[in-house]
Amino acid sequence: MPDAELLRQSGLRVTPQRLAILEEFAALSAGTHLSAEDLHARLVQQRSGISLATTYRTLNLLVRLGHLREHDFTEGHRHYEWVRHADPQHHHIVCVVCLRPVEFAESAVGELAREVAERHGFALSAFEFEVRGVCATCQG
Amino acid sequence: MPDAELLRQSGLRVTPQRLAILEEFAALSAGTHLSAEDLHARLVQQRSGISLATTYRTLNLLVRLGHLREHDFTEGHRHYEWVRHADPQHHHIVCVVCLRPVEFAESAVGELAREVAERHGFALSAFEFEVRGVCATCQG
DNA sequence: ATCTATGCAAAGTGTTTGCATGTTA
DNA sequence: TAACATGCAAACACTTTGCATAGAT
Repeated sequence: MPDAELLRQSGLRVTPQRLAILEEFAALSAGTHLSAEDLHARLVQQRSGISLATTYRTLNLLVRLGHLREHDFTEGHRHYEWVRHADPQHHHIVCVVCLRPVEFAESAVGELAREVAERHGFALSAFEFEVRGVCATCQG
Repeated sequence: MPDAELLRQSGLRVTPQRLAILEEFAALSAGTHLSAEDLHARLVQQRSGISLATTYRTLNLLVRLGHLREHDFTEGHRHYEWVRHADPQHHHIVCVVCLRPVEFAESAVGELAREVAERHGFALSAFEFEVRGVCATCQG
């Protein structure tokens, strides 16, 4: 779906700032995480005029619309990742030393989530599995 | 282990503020989550003179020492939970409407974490499984 | 023409820190 | 008494918001 179409379908107006953000995420390799500041810096670098406030507002919109997944690795700021509905959901193993997140797929996690939600009478809307440890490099 | 002992073993000085915090967590039922503000309010209510700054400092110390687990439910503030090493680790299913966290045990999660860490050459230090959805009450 | 989005700067949150003072070992 | 912990207030980082202006439909 073209970016403009995605916006219209959600009842949002098509603006250069929003298009720039969508393009930026589309250009990223799957599963890349970006903070609001990261994203803003990239956009400015590419001469897309956009304020930090609009960056935040748009990120929040896209999260509510389900196009972005919000992560919190407890580093003091949130990370955003584009949701590719076709892809299987992946999870993260984060190095506690270098803070680099490595992603992995594990379908068992999804099954577990569905089971648990059902058992507690919840209507499942999201789940996340996060592992922390010291990566091979940092163990050196 | 008595609270004072726990502090000494970690090379920390025994102060009334730290003891008050340890007692507070000991009094909580297993798996209760507290924010720094929550904890501070409780202590003040019980006439334990303590500042918010010291509350934060002590929470951070206890996290580093592995006595507290830090959670981030993306509500804008962190939650802390006392680690009872004897208990099996539990996880959370959080209602996206009322934000109430319900905990559950699921040993399969721990096995999965160990597998994943090994597969990626990580030395496992922690893991967390979080499920979000709408609870039975809020579905009403 | 109307309604929405943007930019700016200011306000908000939760959390951390510098420094003088009080406390522990 | 030497090292460490505390309180206070100021500083912080990230995020949100009010309002006037610019832009989309």
